[in-house]
Amino acid sequence: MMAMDAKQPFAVPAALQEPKFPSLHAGSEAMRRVCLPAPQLQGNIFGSFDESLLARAEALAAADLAPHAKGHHLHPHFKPDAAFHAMSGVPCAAAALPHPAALAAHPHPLPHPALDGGDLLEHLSPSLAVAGLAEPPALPAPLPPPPLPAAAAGPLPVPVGAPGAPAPAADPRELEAFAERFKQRRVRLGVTQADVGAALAALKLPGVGSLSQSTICRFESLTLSHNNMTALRPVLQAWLEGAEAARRARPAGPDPPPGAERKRRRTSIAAPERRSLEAYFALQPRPSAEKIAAIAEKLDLKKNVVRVWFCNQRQKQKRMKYSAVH
DNA sequence: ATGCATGAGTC
DNA sequence: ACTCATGCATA
Repeated sequence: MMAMDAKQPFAVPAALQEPKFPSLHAGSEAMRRVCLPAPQLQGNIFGSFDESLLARAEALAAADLAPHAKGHHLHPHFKPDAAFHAMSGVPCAAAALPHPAALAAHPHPLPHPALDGGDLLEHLSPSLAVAGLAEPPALPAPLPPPPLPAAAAGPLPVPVGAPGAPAPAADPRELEAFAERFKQRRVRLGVTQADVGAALAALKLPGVGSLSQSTICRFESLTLSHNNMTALRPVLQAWLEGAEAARRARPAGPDPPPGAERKRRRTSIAAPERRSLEAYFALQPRPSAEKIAAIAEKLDLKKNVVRVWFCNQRQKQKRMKYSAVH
């Protein structure tokens, strides 16, 4: 009956990743920030159309497809945040997205998310899905700065790229390949994702405790941020090698007795509300507190729920899974 | 496998 | 109040 918070102590928060991948982290953040236009500008524009847009978004979302071909031109530019990740066609996709495969299966490199009224309509209209999809700025290099082999002192388990060695850690393809191999070998060992997560604590690696099934799953499916993937790779690799070695020693494996207690209840946002949120998100991924409050009220949701929803949406758009970038 | 949530670290 | 890494709860 020990609280699950017991794992908090050695979770791998920013403390681990910051010293490990300073440039990566700081780099992307800095870039994002530098590129950020005036927040007032967005707010202003958004604000001036606030009611009509919100209403329209909601209406469109509710109707799912409204034949209103209104040319509501929003801001010509969009937030650079979304520009950084090459995927943004999620609003409608997410709704009808049964599995992550569809996400990665996007055959075309998604264009710049210069959303406007038309874009929204496109999303909501099944027929015109390619109408206004024009690539405005065409970022040449959406990828952040180089890896930077920090010669820091410490038990750095991250194998830095040697001149002759295989791809370093920061290579997306390497990560992808490793994740796949990892899963296969894990399954071969007859170990569940949850088992792996729990077993990590036994490795006693500095700053590494146990992880949840969720995280292991996300690692295997590459649905973590690049930084996160990079940080976890050496850890999981260490476990894998150790587990395979141990298996050779003692093939017999006693089954762990299950047993747990459940508590927290997951609040679930109904489909209609979710649709509206997606519509809002397409218009403004980063609504101000006021907007959030307004949306929350319109949808009859708690403000915090709406806020968290937007946070999670943004996070989802930032995760890996850039399929057609190589 | 994924949705909603928490918490540390930042800004 | 946001980002990020993570996790509980659940489809």
